[in-house]
This record gives sequence, structure tokens and C-alpha cells, in this order.
Amino acid sequence: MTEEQTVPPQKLRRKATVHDVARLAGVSIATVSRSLNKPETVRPGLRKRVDMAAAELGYYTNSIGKALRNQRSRLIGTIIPKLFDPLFSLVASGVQEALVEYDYLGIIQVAGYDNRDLMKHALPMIEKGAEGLIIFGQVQDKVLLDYCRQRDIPLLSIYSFAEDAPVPCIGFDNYQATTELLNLMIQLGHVEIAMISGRQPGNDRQQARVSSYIATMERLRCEPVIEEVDHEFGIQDGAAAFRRIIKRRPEITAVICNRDAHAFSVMTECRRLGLTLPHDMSIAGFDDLAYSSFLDPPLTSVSVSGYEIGRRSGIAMLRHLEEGMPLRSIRLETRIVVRGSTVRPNLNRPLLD
Amino acid sequence: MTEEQTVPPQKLRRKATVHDVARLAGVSIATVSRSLNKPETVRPGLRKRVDMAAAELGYYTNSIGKALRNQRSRLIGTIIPKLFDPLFSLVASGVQEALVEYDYLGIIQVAGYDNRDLMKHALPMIEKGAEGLIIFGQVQDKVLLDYCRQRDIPLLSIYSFAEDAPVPCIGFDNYQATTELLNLMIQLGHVEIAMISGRQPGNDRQQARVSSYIATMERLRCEPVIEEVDHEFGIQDGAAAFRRIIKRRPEITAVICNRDAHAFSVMTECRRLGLTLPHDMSIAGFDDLAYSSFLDPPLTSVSVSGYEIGRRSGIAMLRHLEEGMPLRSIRLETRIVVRGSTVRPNLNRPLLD
DNA sequence: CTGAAAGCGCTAACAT
DNA sequence: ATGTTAGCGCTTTCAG
Repeated sequence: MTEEQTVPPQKLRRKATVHDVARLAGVSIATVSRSLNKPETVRPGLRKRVDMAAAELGYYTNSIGKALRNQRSRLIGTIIPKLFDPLFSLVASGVQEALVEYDYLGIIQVAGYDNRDLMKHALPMIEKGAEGLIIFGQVQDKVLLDYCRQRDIPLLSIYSFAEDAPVPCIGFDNYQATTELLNLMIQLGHVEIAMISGRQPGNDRQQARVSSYIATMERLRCEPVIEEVDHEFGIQDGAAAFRRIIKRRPEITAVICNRDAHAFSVMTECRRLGLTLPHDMSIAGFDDLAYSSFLDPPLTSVSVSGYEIGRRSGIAMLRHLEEGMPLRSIRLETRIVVRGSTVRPNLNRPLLD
Repeated sequence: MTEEQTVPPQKLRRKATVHDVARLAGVSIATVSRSLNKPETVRPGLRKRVDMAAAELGYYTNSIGKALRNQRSRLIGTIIPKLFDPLFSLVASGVQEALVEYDYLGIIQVAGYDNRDLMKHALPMIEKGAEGLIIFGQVQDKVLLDYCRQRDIPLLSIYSFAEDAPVPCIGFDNYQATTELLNLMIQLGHVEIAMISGRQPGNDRQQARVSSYIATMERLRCEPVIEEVDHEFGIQDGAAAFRRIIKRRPEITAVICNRDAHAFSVMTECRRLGLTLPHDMSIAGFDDLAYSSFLDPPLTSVSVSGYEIGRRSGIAMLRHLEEGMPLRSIRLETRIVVRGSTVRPNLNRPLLD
């Protein structure tokens, strides 16, 4: 388009391309490309000229051109319910770090807690060329499933493990973890146990935990007491749910919060109601967030290493893409961290209501 | 890998392109492109044929081809110190949501708390075609600055506001906010005030807060007591820093934590040392995280709406890119939320050490 | 209103 | 070992 560049170093306003480097180095664009990507296939002398020209022009590869040519974007999409959340951000963090190591880049989409319409959030990432999708929770959107299957876009479901999942998943068994947590309570002598759960539609984690709870309660011949909270709004909802629980069933001696965050305000609320913690109310949470051990009393919780889940998933996806390793489900173990918030029930507790 | 693909519509394994749509609709690729992007320039009849063909083939635009042609990626890069953090993830969340509204996609890079070598984290995003960069904190990397200036890549610095910043910034004045927080303490009667700070190199937020603190202490003719903690590791470091403070200066009656998270374990530690809160030790934090009001006592903190900062920054960047609106610095206000953790000093407090 | 053709930046045959 | 060239998917002149 323009003529010869007279001035020697000639910083260009436009970004430098292989053509610019080639011209400056006095070679062809193919050599530039080779020299940059497979240096060993180019004679050292030329290689040096190319490197110098590239440096002088401040050349860096244009990933878009490369992506178009290679049909590889080096972009991985991650879908999480929410970015601003201790657990999800930890998971996302693990994914991102794995990607960076492999020179991939992550794009994150926030989809809320209901996985039934994932397609809406996945499509923009697929359009942008995401080579694989890492999805928090089970994939409950048939459209997305079909779409990705047809287009050969690998899908990895993370955090929740399910035996019969439609896509490989790396995570743990929410049902079993909940059962274990309940068994702990039962061993301590609790029978009147309540659960504070999140909304279930489209959310396999809550579904699994709730059905585990209901099954256990039936075994105990005890009426389940479940109060749902809206995920989107945080901590204080635990307190409100707890008040509803107490109203429904004042005999409750233990509460399982499906998110640690709720335990936070449940504790505050207990004190406001004149209960002494932990003796008058045992409380347990889920996910074992960083601050949970600093609550007063320190919170018993199901520890799931979000970072580890994210990291392993990222690596699995990349090795699948790069080395053709099949994506396989991995069932991770959870561990119940027993802290001071769960003790035997106080049978002489002042009556609530 | 599987068998039957008998069905007429001829689903292609390969993703459908404009060519496929054009063929099926019996028009040229130019018409397909026009019909999809500027429907009003195409005769309704053809438009309909194109739409149907596109739907049948499951066509969606390939952003990479589009980006290469348009020299616009619709990708914005965000650099934050850490993803797994209540504040940063809130900021990132605000950015992401703004981007999604404008049909952009965000890529996030995690750069740690030291902004002196940002280039390393910015380059991968620039290569991927990021059209603009939103950076948490002041940009303290000359290389990046020059680079982006030369290449016309817009830079926006967020969270911290600085009068003389090299790039536009949307944020608040950390120096002033700290001074206000200190004035609150002073009004309550505190003189022996300590600060728990993060590492300062490359971190303008900590630098501003520390120098504000030092200036105020000098005004009070009081020796500053600052204990640094390593950002990377969280909550429990507050406790350790507090112990060091008490050892250095047992007369301390108030502590300012530059991160709310540290206040968390400072409280725990105070109780362990036999102090009654809030009377024996006033504690204040920074950022007013969601859980801060649920601490016991509820934490006084500098409230900075991370989400708002992120969102406004995202919008500003997009309007700059789309509508050519100049990026301008915005100084946001902070508000000190006074809660129960800050009270007048107890002069009869049991001596510590 | 529609189509043909060029070209964004890159890499990989293929030819030398 | 190096150069020439085609083409990834898209949009946009420019003709018709």
C-alpha cells in the first residue's frame, strides 16, 4: 500500500507483521515463520537476522492470524456460576494457572447456579474459538451437549462427580460427602438436623446434597427440615433461613449449611437468639473456605480443594487437546474437617421460639 | 468416530462457514455476510433464505475470521493481582459483566501484587488481540506503557486513583481514605495506632496507605508501627503480624488492617491474648468485604465498591473502543463504614506481653 | 440489491 | 535450506 520506508529503524504505527520482519531481514515470510516457530530448521545466520529484525520492529506473533490458519485458538472457556465467590474463584484460579503454563488463555463466563441453559453462555466462547469448555457442575443442557458432540468440542464437567454423567467429570460425590457429614452429626447424638440448601433446579450439587439428606432423615425416621436460600445473595440469608428453621422445628440441634458462607450468619443469628455456641447448636458447612477455620467456633466443613479441581481440570483439558489424551472422569476424595462448631447436642438447651 | 449420518440436512462434521450457508441458500458469501450483519441491506426474500440455511446448518460466526478481517477481536484483557480474592474477584466480576453486555469477551491474567513487571502478563493478551487492557492498580511498568502507547492499545488503570498517573484511572484515593480512617481513630481518642500492611514494592495501594499512615503519625508525634505481611497467604498472617506489633509496642490500642481479611485473624488473636473486643483493641479494615459486617465485633472498614469500579471501567473501555469516547480518569468516593469494632481506647486495659 | 475478488496475518505444502 | 503460494473465515470495496 505505501512505498519504500526510507528511515532505517522506522517504528511503524501499525503492528509489525511477518512481512515487515521478512523485508527487514531480507528473507521470505516463510523463513520468518519457520525461524520463529522451528528455529532448528533455519540456518543460524538467517535465524539471527530474523531475530534481530523481529526485535527491532517489536514484532510479536498475531495470534488471530495464527489461529485462523491453524484452526487452533489456544483459548479455553470456563463456565462458573459466579466469579465473585470464594469457591468458584478458587476453582477458576486453578484452571487459569494450568492454562498459563501451557501458553493457553482462559475466557471465563459466569452462568449463575442453574445449568439448564448453559448454551447461552457457551456459544459466545465457542464463537470466539474456544477449543474446549470446562463447566462447573453437571451439564444439564441437552442442546449444548449435542452441539459440542457434533462439533467435537471437548467438554469437561468439574466439581461434581457423577457415575453416569454425559461428559467426563473431575470432582467429588456430593451425595456421599453429605452422608458422611450427616453421619458425623448422628454419631455425636444429633437426630433433629436441618439443612440450609441452595436452589435445586439445574443445580446438581444441591440436588445431590438434598437427596442425601432426605435419605438419611428417612433412615432416622425423622422429618427433613430444609430451608432454601437464593444463592445470589450472600451471607445474611443464612440467618433468615435459620430463623425459618427454628420456627418450623424448635427442637433442631444441628444445622448443615450447604455453603460455608451461610454458617457465618447462622452463628451470628444463634447468638442473637441467646444460644451458646457450639453447645446449643451444632453447625457444619460445605467447601471449607479459607475463613471457616477463623469463625467462632471454628466451622466443621467438607473440605474440597477447589484449586486442585480447577488445576487438574485445566491440565486434563490441555493434555487432551495437545497430546490427544482422552478426557477421563476422576473421582476426588473429600475430607470432613471436624472443628469446634460440632459437638454433642445439649438436651437442656433453652427452648426456642 | 460413530456411524450413522444418514439424515438429509447433511450435518457437517466441520463447522459451517459462510460458504456452506451461501451454497445452501443459493446466494453468494457476500450476501450471507450482509444478511447476517446488516439485514436491512438485503432483500427480505433472500434474507429469509439465508437465515433458514444458517439455522439448518447450525451456523455461527467464526470470530477469528471476523477478527482477522476487521482487525478487531472484541477481546479485552484484565490484569488483577489474584483471582481468588474477595475484592479482586468482585472487580473482575464487574468488568466481565460490562463486557458481556457489549458482546465482548474478557480474558483475565493474574499478575500478583507487584506491578513493576506487568509486561509479562500483558503480552499474551496483546498477542491474542486484546483491544484494551484494564489493569488493577497503577501501571508501574515503563515498558508496557511505551509499548501500548506506540501500538495505540488503550490502557485503563483501576481501583487506585492518582492525580499524576501515566494512564487514565478509575478508582479512589488510597492516601486520603487512609487518612480519614486514621482521623476516625484519633477522634475516638486513639494515639497508639498500628498498621498491618501488605508488601509495598510495585504496589501503589500499599504505598499510599503506608505513607498516609506515616504522615499522620508524624503529625501526632508518634512512632509509626507497621508490620508487613505477605499478601499471598491469607487470613492467618494477620494474627502473626499482630503478635509482632504487640511485642514491638504493647501500648497499641488500635490496629488498621490494610485488608479486611487480616482483621479476621487479628480478632481471633486478640481473644487468645485475653483482650475483650472491641474495648481493649479497636480494629479497622479496608475494602469492606461481604463478611466484614458479620465479624464479631462487626468490622469498621473503608467501603470501596469493587463491583462498581469494575463495571464502570469495563463500560468506559468499551465506549472508548466503540464510540471513540476518550478514556478519562474518574475519582470515586470512598465511605468509611463505622461498625462496632472501633471504640474509644480502654486506658485500664491489662498490659500485654 | 447482489456477486466477484481481494486481503487481514499466518503456516505448510510444494517447489526450488 | 529457503522461497512461492494457497488458503484458514470473514467483510468490503467495486462492478454489474
